[in-house]
Amino acid sequence: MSEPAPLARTDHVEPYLKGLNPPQREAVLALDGPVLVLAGAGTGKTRVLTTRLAHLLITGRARPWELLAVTFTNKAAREMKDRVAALVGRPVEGWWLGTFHSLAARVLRSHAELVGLKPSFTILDTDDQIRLLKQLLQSEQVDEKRWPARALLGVIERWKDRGLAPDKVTATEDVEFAGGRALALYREYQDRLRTLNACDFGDLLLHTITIFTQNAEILAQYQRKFRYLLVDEYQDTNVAQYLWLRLLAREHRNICCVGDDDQSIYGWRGAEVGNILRFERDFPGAQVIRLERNYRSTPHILAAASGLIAHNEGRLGKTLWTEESEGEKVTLRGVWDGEEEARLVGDEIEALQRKGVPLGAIAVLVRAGFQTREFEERFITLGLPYRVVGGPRFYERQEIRDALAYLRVVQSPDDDLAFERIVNLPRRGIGNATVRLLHGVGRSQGVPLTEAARRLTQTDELKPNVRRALAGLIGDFDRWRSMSMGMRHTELAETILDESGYTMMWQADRTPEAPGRLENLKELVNAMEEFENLSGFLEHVSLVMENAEADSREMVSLMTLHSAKGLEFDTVFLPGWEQGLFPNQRALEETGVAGLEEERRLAYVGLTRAKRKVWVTFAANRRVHGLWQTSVPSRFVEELPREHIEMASQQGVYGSAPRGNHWGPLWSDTGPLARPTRHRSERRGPGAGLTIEGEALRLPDEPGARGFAAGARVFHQKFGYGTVTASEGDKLDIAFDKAGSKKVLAPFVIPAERA
DNA sequence: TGTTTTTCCAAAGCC
DNA sequence: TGGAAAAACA
Repeated sequence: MSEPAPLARTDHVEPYLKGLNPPQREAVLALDGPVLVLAGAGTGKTRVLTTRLAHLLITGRARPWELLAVTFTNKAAREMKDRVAALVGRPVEGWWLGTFHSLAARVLRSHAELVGLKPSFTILDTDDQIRLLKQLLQSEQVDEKRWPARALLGVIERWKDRGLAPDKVTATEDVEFAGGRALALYREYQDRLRTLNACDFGDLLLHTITIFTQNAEILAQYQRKFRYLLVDEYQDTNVAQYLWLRLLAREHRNICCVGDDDQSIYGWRGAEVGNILRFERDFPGAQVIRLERNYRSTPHILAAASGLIAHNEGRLGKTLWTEESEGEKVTLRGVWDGEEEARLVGDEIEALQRKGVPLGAIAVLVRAGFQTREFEERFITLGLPYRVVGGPRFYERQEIRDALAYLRVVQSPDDDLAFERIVNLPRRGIGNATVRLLHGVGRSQGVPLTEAARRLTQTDELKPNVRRALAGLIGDFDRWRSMSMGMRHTELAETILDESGYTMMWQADRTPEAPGRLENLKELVNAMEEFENLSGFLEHVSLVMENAEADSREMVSLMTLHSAKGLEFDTVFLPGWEQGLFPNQRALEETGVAGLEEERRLAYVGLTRAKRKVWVTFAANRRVHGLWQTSVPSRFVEELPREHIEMASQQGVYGSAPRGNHWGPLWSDTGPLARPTRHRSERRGPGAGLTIEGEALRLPDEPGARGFAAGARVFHQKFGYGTVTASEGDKLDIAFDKAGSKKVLAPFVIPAERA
């Protein structure tokens, strides 16, 4: 063997196919006709997707512009882009890879006039939508108390999710709202959007579908173009997305959808599990390839997850397996209340930390956002670094949206929603009454608000002060607009923020958030650097609302189960497995069995995030909306197969040790549970006054802490330990070890030695 | 218009 | 309980 001929092509498997297992390879190579890849959790889905794309390009089966690859998030799109580039050896140019919405926006920009929009249309976000709907409800005299704008938005979005333009909504799809006026309001909303030359996210898809169905030649052009379609997370598609794909795939029929019906957790926002369940019927002759070999978790974790999800009826069915050797069982633990749960999790994390496990490999996954609070408090106390994933995103922050509104008005003077947002921000004395007047003039003369304002300032209708303020603002906008020609857009932004007084407004603000907001404004200008011009930047903002990921290596991750999808961690804590909380009461009430199954899939997603160890906990008592209630372990607890579970309930919490598969007398499984018993808080929680076996009760109320002198060490529930630097009466200035300096009232701290 | 008080409400959150 | 929004007040 003098020449192993590493470069020989013949009978040689392409290097990028080498590490794939047989079904994975099959999924990469099945290029012709419809293919459904059922990819279980941790089975190498992304690898298959990216390899398939690379394969198409490397073999020359497709040229980049013949590829359409759709994801749900920008993050997924970016990851796919990077990984394919790595496989191909260079960045790929000219293909259509992106989110449903960004791709649809691209189509819509080219043909906007066919649905009555100008190509420069703006894309509204939720804030704008709500503002618009509120105006609508007001002018239609609908009682906003009984019929909030938010609810109407929900109705409209569900219609759009199902691909229903106003003229397609039939009586059976109508919804009880404001005495049967939902559809009329929907129509009116669409009219106003058109007047504003705007559309919402749902419209991006809906309008393109309209364009495709009404213009055969345009559709045909795209159909011919896209020879290969690839769809990620197919189980999350809604009807509109499905229709959109089906239209585009009709010519070549080379559509490959990847997904996992067991991880469909977005039904509440219009996702249709039915799409994936129906795939073989929708695309006759489809191949179905199952990826079942799991590379992530230990057998116990997989078995626990599989046993749980087996309780669902509506699923295609997969059996995950692994070659991993035995690991630890899933630990199940019942505790007295939420506080103890947080303490337990905190202690276990510290134990892991001592063993050298990096904090970034640990996550606490909760059902609902508010549940993070208790853990945050505990982690602060312990000085445990953590991050909450999925907080308000950068472009959703108030100050950013305000700044963007200024830019939007400069860019397009007829952006009424943006103008309204900042017309009195900072305060200029242009109040509600004036804005209403502007609307009146605008409506009656058929002009946008800025023009209405201009005309109004030329009359005597306004009080001199208001008139001056409004004229000043209009003049400012005119000036900024003319400057925008000869100036870099970043510089323009700085000028606007400065001259409008917006920056000064936050500089004058003494609240603790103000400095952060000023920072964010600077960051916004930085972010603009990357773009050619203002309109390019604004388009990016409306489609890519996301947060810069903070470096997570040294922090515990705290997030909802929803935001954990697609991630993995060594150790996962799943707290709050109680009836009503998880499965969530409202999910059960609103959608019954379907809701329960979706909750169960959520539990499944949670379990399968873990590589090595899962802790499931539930509390016997929990404070919900300020009231203590006793709670019952989640039915999912009982659905975990016993042989893969290690029960470590505390004595006394649920009577004696569990007998059979029950955790004591509180257990009940009569479907959606009756509301848990509520009892008024007795200051200190449910245990006050009782002695609970094995559980040391908290100290009775601290006596009002009088006289903390400077230098005293104190402890605060939220901020942890600190040293008093000054005191005046019961107002203390405290330098906290972790949380910085704060002003705190004495009753909120206790001497450190008693904590 | 700006500030204080009252009231209301409570799931998940992609683009 | 606690935060946001609306209503009442100055």
